[in-house]
Amino acid sequence: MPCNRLHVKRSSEIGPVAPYSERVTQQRGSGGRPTINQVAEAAGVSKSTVSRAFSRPEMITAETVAHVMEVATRLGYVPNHTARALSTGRAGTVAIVVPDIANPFFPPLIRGAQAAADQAGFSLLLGDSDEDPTREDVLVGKLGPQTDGIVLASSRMTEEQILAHAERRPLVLINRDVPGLPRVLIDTATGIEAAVEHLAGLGHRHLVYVSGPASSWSNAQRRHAVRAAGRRLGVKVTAVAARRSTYDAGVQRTEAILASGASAAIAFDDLLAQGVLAGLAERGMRVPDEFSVIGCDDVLAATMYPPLTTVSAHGGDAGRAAVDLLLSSLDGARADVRRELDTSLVLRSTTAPPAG
Amino acid sequence: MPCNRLHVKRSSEIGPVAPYSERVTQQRGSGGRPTINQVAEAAGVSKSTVSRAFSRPEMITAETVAHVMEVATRLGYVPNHTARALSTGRAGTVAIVVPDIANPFFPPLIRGAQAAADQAGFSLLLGDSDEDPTREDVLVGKLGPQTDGIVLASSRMTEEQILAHAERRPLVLINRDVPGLPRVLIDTATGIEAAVEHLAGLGHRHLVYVSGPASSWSNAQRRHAVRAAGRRLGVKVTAVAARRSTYDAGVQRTEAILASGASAAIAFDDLLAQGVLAGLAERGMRVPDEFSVIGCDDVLAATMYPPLTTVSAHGGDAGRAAVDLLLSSLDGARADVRRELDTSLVLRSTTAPPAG
DNA sequence: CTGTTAGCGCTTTCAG
DNA sequence: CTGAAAGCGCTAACAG
Repeated sequence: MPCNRLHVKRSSEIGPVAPYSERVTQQRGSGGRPTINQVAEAAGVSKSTVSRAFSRPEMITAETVAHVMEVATRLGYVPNHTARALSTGRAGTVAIVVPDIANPFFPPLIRGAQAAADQAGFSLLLGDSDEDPTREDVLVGKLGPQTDGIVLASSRMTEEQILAHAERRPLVLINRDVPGLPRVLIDTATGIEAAVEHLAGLGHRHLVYVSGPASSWSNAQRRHAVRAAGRRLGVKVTAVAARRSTYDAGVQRTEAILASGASAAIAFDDLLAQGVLAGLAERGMRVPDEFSVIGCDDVLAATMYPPLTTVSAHGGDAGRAAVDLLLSSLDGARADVRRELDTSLVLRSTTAPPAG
Repeated sequence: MPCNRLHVKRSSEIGPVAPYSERVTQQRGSGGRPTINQVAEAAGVSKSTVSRAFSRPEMITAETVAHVMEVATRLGYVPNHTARALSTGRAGTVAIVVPDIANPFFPPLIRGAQAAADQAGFSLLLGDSDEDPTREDVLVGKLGPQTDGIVLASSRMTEEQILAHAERRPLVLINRDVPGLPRVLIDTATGIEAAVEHLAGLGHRHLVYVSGPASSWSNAQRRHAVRAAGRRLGVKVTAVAARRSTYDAGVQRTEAILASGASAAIAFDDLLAQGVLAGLAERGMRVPDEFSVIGCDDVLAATMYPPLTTVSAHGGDAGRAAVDLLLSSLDGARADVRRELDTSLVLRSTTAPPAG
């Protein structure tokens, strides 16, 4: 049934073209792409109908939708994101800002965030604060207004600064525990406990925790977890401080680690663990036969030799969870959600029973 | 001289407020932020003046600018990015899409791109194609319309697909050599040559090139460079193919590498090199005393033990260069720029004269 | 130098 | 179910 119930306007079919082409409507920034108006005219319907065909097809006849779509694709029409954003007040983007993209902890996280955003039809803006609280503040201030929400991963800002931004935009934190704000925390405690238990089970009675940046929330959490588990299992734990989380810092602290008399070490993160491994090797200590090492985050672990036993953080899950949380709270009020993600110990080749 | 030459409108100062507050203009999506109108009214100037104070201050009196700014900050006004974008036709963002953020080659590159964009007042949209040409195509199609331009890093799309997108938006390629399109190529050839020279200088007469993905442009370039340099320097080169660029692939191909009889290896990239190192260690071969290994890209190198001698790609520079190129070509025509970035050999600890 | 007046392209009441 | 009209917040001629 060839039912063409669409009334077609033929107004511009005959008249002279010259007079109109004279004032070739400036075309300011339209990028040459066809607009909703052109589709409407070509399809013989109104703007509204075309708009609805794209945004709420259920509101109009299936036939109409089909026809509009047909014309639209023929013309190569694609809804203008910006115009839609201005009209609806929704940017269709979320931003994620991290202290340092090059830090291997973040890429998987960003990847998860991007996947979650993409899946929900959102785009992902990326910001790198370069570990600088001030830059981060500025960056968030700049990104905020052009997004529907922001996720701050391992923010270096003060709680005040964070709260100020949360006032303006939906905001979710990753690895930063600010009460009142939605946050996803990677609970390394569970994995750390498993690590200590693993070591204790192997027979170790004394281990050292190689701590990371003093100002790091994660570091505090991990140190505490090691201590608690050690106490519970009757394993002595000594702390050796490595200010920065770098390979070199790990190498340098090896001396102190060995001096403690412990037979195993749990490092703040994989980078540090790798440094410790190198430091140990330099001194001719064989791992894991003479000394055991466990890392944290599982970012380097799989590509090292020997493969590092470590606590896996599932960064991708965190990124995904954060974006999902953000998206779900877009129209709702600021929820005080505190989502903890478990971690697990991944056994590889750097642990064994203590020597002797 | 207290010259207040600003004529202030006092119209709304006395009249009753109730009747107006009744129709609290829907506020659709304004996010509650003050608009240019409110600033204009509060400052006793017109919209245009406020607009100019922000976009082209040089067009108006310094005094006026100061006054507008004062009022604006007092009201907490921030120009609406979206509205500006719609009006000017410039999104103020550029996108970068990579095959896999988690691949350590890309983070530095993204970092450079983000820095360059940020510096120019642009924001960076990030896309991850997950190594899938189809996803990449869709992603670019989605990101394109909401950006002023796109940089495609190590694109997996066909030349046709790339060209199609380049038709719609300014586009610059990284590590993909499509004539007619602006592109920045990391010329690993220079670094590779230096590597072969280094090895030859050390006394090696036979080396193997551990090749990466067959479809990779970079792989072809590197293999060719090794061959050419070898020929020039009288060094025999054997190729051993590792299909994928992974640690495991490197481990697995060690057998073949050793079987070739060579005394050194240059791997397609660091990941592969690391695998080779591990494979060598498994077989009790000491590096660099018994066998030399050189990687490529310098992404893992600094955090490995032993520290890997490698060809540094300067990914950050590439990202930055690509964005700069993109930004500079925003209003100009599509330029056929082909920018090659040199690489250099970074000497660390995995090379030495051949044994015996 | 500043104000007026039109839009940018789309969504959304409000009528029919 | 569809159309007409009124904006979203800002910029850009065009006058003054």
